[in-house]
Amino acid sequence: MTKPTVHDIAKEAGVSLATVDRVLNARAGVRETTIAKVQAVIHRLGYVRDTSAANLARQRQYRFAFVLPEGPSQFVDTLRAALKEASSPLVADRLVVQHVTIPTHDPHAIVRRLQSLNPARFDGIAIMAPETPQVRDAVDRLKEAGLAVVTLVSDLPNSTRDHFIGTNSIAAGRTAGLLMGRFNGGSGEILVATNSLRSRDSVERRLGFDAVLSGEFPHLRCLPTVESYDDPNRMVAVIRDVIALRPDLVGVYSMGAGNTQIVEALRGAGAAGRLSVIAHELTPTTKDGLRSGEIAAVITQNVGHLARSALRVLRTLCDKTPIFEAQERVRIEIVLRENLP
Amino acid sequence: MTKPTVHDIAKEAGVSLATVDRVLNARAGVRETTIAKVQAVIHRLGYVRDTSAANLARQRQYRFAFVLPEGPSQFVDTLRAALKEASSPLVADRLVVQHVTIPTHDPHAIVRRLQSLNPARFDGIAIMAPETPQVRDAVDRLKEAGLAVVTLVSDLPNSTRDHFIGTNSIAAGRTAGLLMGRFNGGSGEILVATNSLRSRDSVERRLGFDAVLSGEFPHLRCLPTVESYDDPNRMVAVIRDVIALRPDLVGVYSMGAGNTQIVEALRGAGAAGRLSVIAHELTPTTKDGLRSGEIAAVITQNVGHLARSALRVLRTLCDKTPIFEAQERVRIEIVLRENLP
DNA sequence: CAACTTTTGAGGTACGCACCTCAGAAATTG
DNA sequence: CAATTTCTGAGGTGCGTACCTCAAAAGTTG
Repeated sequence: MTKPTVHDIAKEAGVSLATVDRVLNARAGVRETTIAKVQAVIHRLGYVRDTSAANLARQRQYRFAFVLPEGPSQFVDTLRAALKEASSPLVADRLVVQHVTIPTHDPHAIVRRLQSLNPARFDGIAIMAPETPQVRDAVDRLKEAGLAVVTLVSDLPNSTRDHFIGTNSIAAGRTAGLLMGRFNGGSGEILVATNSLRSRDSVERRLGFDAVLSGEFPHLRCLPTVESYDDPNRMVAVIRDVIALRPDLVGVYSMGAGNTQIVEALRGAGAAGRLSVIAHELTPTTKDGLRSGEIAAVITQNVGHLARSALRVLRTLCDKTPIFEAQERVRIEIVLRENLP
Repeated sequence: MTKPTVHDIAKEAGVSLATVDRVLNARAGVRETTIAKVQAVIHRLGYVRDTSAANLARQRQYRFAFVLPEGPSQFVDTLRAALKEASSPLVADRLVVQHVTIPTHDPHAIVRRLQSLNPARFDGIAIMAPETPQVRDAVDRLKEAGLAVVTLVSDLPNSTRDHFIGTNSIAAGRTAGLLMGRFNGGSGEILVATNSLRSRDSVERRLGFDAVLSGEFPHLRCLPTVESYDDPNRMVAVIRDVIALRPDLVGVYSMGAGNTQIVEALRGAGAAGRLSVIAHELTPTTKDGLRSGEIAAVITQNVGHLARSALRVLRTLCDKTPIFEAQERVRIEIVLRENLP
């Protein structure tokens, strides 16, 4: 009992190869009754299209654009590397990928960059961009132009994007909160820091973090969020001050970028290792922090998985085949010193 | 600039298609100098074989056997389901998979079962089996017969298997130890339980757990390992006794199967939620335990990843192409209530 | 029933590669 | 130098599918 082919179906249904082909590819010119007949046979024989043969015959090319913020960001760098790796011709066939960088904080420039992409030259696009109405509209326009669109890492919830590949920020914040609570049995204060509260991710993480902490660990008090506005010096200075002025400080939750500065400031204040530091995203800095004990835990997502998932989803969207949801769900991972990958 | 094909290479190297084919597939009958010339062109043009076209032409079939212990085990059940899902024709082409079950604790029966497999009917085998000299030898014989062999979940370190797909048990134990230490700031006693210390995994987990606890958290004292020998009643009884007799108990580390009984016993003793319970493997029981707060953390590995990785590695072993190590490394995951997948 | 439209069939070519044969060229040997 | 042996080229077929054309069959309409 070998795998059925289109020939088997044609023979079995008593029609020609051409008709089977028309049914399979939903082309016009087949009577309803014949379609039903052919599909019955397809179902009965358990025929599944050989996608590699189909792609070969069709000379299929998947032309994708990856739109990522420009540096410097260790996280984006690792993500970019993962995307490059996952789209290398050695592991993925028939892929033509273009990498596009966008300015981090200028919505209009982002929109211009997106508009400069010729939709006819792409089949799909994966985009990581801050949520603004302008960006959302630009994404919607790409979708209207017929591209498959997935958002990466941070979502654009009210856009028409097909899929979001990333983790739930509220749940990530809740996870950080639960860890912080479990790590600190006694009472004390928690410093929460980020580079910017303008990003939806930071706001949501804080939301989740606070919800768990106030609900389950009332003995821990959260200080107002400290923002660095991407200014390294400011971050170092603020943290130094907080440590000096707050003797009850037992933990630090770093929600955004700038972990290098936070670790540096803690080290400078002699507080490294004494406080429970929880940060996001596995990068060279946070890995070092875990190894040295200066960071207690890192909440992260597997960038390799993120990259491969984006590619798989874009491909299946182009193929209009069903998405294997279980495989695409990106997990919120907790990394300690002992389970560093 | 399109993707180079064998034709391009033939033209560029000034040889015929047949010669290119001989070089590519390492067939005999080509002079060394010609081989070098062709390979230089291959390298220069950046040719990569179109594996799907190649497989199509070759009528390649990957015939794999998955050898797993027979039930009842929630973990093996979820793994089996993941394997089925990952090898469904919808997601993986040219795969013919046979599932084989082996008795859990009878090495000779396992060996008989392995010997009954006709090596000529398979290209590769993934096996999860307890480590004994007999099993190791049987695996070596399959390897000698020309099969690709990977061990799954628990390794057979001194066998000739090609690859191990799973996590490092010592590191998993260390991770559990670190979590247990961080979760318990004050002093107290830790109960360590497993169904059997005869399995290498349990021994290694205990090793890692103890190393971290004694090294970094000397205020926590580990009690001797409690073994249930797969007897549910025994487990319930022992735990009940320990809880009654040990008022200083602050944590429970469950290294093996039998989490259902452990949770049940804790609940019966009114200790559920008061103790830090750390268990292994995400199953219906441990998920419920996390949700209810009766289990504080679960150390696990992503069975979906495990399954897909096993398939990928077996395939690349058959193709004799390089393995993409980064993708195949199975991570030790930490799951709390808030990051349940 | 003729004139028409819609369906269907037969057949071809192509995709990129594997694998085969056979004849002839080139290199090696005696 | 001839006789061998070793390489190489030309050509073919097949894998399962896509997509095309043209003619013939079936169905519909007035």
